[in-house]
Amino acid sequence: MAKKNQKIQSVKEKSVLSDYDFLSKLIVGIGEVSKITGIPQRQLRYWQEKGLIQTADEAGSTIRRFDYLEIKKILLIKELLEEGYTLEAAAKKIEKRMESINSAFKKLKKLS
DNA sequence: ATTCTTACA
DNA sequence: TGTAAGGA
Repeated sequence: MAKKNQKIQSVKEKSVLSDYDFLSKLIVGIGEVSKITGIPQRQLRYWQEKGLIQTADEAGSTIRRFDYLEIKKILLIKELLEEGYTLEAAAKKIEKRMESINSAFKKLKKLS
C-alpha cells in the first residue's frame, strides 16, 4: 500500500513538472493561435505590425511564432476589447500588467 | 498543409 | 476587416 502511494506521488510530481515544461516550450503558429483565441489571423498580423504583441523571431524566418506569454496577452487584449476598450488602451493596460507580473516572478526565480 | 504579402471590396 | 491571389 505504501508503494502504491509512492507511485501516485511521483506521477503527481512529474505532471506538475511537465506542465511547466509544456508551457515554457509551447510555441505555435498563427493558425493555432487564431483557432484557440478566436482572433482572426488578419488581426493578429495587424497587432504584431503595430508592435502590440511580440513574436518569437527565429533566425531567417518570416513566419510568426507565438509563445505562451503572447497567447496570454492576446487573450487579455481580446477581453478588454470586448469590454469596450480601444486597441491602444487595451495594449497599454496589458503592458503594465505584464510588467508587474514579470517583475514579481523574477524575484521568485532568484530564490530557486 | 501552412503561412506570407499585397491589394481591393 | 474579410478575402482572394500568388509565391515560399
